[in-house]
Amino acid sequence: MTRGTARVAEVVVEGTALFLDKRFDYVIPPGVDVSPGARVVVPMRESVRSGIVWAVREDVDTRGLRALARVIDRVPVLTPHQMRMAEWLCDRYAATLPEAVSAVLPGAFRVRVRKVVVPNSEGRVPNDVKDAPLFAFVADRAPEWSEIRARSRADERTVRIWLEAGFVREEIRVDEAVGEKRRAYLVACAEADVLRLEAERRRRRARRQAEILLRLAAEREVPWDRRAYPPASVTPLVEAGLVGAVERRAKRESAPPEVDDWPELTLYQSSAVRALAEMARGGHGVALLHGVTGSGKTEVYMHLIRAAVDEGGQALVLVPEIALTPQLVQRFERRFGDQIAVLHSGLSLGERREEWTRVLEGEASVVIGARSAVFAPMRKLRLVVIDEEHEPSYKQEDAPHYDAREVAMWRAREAGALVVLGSATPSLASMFRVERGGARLVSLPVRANRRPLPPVDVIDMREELRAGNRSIFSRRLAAELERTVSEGMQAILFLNRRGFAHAALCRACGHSMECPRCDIHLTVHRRADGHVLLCHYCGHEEPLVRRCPACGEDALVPYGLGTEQVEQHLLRTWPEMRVLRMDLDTTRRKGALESIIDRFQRGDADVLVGTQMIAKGLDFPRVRLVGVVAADAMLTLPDYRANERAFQLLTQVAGRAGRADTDGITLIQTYQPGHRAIEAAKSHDYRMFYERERESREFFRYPPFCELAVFLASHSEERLARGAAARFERELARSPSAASLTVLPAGPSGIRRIDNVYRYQVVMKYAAWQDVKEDVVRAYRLVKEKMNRLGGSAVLDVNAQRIG
DNA sequence: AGCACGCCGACT
DNA sequence: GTCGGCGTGCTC
Repeated sequence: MTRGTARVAEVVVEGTALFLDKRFDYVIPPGVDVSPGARVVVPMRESVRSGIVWAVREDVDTRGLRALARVIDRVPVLTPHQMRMAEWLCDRYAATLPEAVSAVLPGAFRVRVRKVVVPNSEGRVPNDVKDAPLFAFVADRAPEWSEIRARSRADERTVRIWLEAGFVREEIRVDEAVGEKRRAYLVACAEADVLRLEAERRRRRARRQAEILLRLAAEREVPWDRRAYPPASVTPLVEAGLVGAVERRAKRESAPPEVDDWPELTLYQSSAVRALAEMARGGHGVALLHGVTGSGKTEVYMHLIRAAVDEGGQALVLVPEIALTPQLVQRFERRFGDQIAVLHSGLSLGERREEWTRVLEGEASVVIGARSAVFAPMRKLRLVVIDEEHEPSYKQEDAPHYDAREVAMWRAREAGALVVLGSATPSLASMFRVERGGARLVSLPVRANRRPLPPVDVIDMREELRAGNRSIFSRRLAAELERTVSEGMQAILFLNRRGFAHAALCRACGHSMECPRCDIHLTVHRRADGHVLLCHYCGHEEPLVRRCPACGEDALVPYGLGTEQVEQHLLRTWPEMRVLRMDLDTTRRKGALESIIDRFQRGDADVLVGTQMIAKGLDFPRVRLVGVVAADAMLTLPDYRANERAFQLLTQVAGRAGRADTDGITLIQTYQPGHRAIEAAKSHDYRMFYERERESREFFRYPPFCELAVFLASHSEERLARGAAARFERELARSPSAASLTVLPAGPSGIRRIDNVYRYQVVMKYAAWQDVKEDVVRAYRLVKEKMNRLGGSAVLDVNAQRIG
């Protein structure tokens, strides 16, 4: 080190406040070793916070800088690549750096730091008797200053005097969210034949020792189970220099799983693999794998992954919601064994940290996970697969509002990796990318079982009514259900609405029961002791009574179908039918989802009733019939993507039928049989749907013909929320970017009030975020800061996937 | 976020 | 005169 210079750490300090969105400089005390990506503790005003060292530099002038309080990691927890990814998130999604870090680094690495007061070790005790209870409080609680102040201002003053006098001192406490799991291992310290020789010598005198030596000769390293190998047997071996005992991070020890065969690919699959592998060899690229439902996209992914891993690379597989696809994960595990790391929200913090560390240290070469797995710390990324790329769950709805598809493409470009977007119903955005030359289209036009896609018949429910059928099942659906079950096959009934009924309506005056805290009607749910009204937004619950609060008539009735009611109608019409229901309410409990899937797969039920979660890549070979009970529920969503979403759901749901060696059939019940999404799903005509939807998006100027951003201000006082949105709108109007921006008038969000908080929004359309971001972000920060002071909040969703 | 500073109204 | 309201600025 040059005389007069000091090492300075630029630290990103943890916290959500806007002022933290910069790097704070701290002097690195002499002799302390710390590198970028490591977690540290820093002083901030009177308190301490955790942070990440972003850079280290030499500086001559360190006046006014405070010193790092503590270094948590000797080895950084973030790779340089991940740090650049965080910086990119800030640029792309108007996130603050601490927000971006909290997305990139899993919660399992978060620490809680605090400054506490403890008695000084010298044991001097203040001799004022009336302060004894306070001193005892400090001694056994090791309180933070805020806790002392909570007792009284006087107590705080007293303790400050004690601090001056040396009776107490301050101490920094660092609590890891979860500790690293460590365990002891025995390792061989000599060649195998030496060990075997030594084992032979001890065979008589020390059988245990011989046993250990032989095992280590074969395996080189074993977890030290102290019951099987007591220290009395191990110590002599260690002293003889034959064996080492080490303690380090626990390796996952699962029995090598049963390994599946690699089935022969179909013609289409192998030509897709060839084309994609060819692309992969060329470095970075984007491919859209459009494969009809049941065409065996997963098999294609697995071949590409094997190729990437064989060449020493790593592969990342993103799935929409991993909890919903246990089948897929199992398939990957059976094919790739313990090369796989699985990342999802169902893991405990400890498990999550362990999987993450396995990736960081290069122990796992295949990562499979949901949205947040896109940040996994891979250093040799060669391939990214985004399965069901059309799914909205790839977009994170809260800050930092990232889209895992975009992050994946950024990463892949940096790493020179191939991105494969896979879907039976590609998003408009992805197909448009192909059209513009930004991605290459690879198709799997037929099913892997070589059978045709199941015929889709549309049933006009208006005619059912005219024919006098008032049941929720059309005559055709009822007949097909009976036939399917009597032939020992299975059926899936799909309805995109959970609960018993959509709403409670008064038949006398038309009043609909509303949530007292939200601007939304209440949903009817069944309980053991009757019906209740439930708010899906704030959780408010009240009993459903007959009397209408508006007109006083006894005329309140459940209105509009929900999955619970479908289940009930099935059981009333066919009491012997075995029915399972799969929706948010039946799968909330841990393990419930897997159990339902297992039972249906085993044939423990004839019919599975469910919401959209049954449409996500599940594979039930014995399903012959798929019935969409009421397609109308999804055709009327107030969103520009409603058509796209409806087409995708219908196609995906229809794709659950006839996946093995049986024919399948899909029936769609609707009051709007001519709807574009229904017609396209009926004819399995993605192309037609794409062309028509593309045309209307272009006409109304919606994505992919522009990008959307949504500013949302929330406050419990309506005029403040409204005012903030209006202010934001005004700021944009007089900004230099005004010409590049189309700003829709500020107004209430789709649901104006949730849990007594009012929400007002401003929707923006623009061609390129780069051109407008400076002014949009400036206006956003200005209003957000004001809003935070007033006790409200403001968020900006860049590249918003929904308005509302 | 939390806290200090500073500049105007209703009180001893 | 002053106690305290909350607008504004600052945190390495």
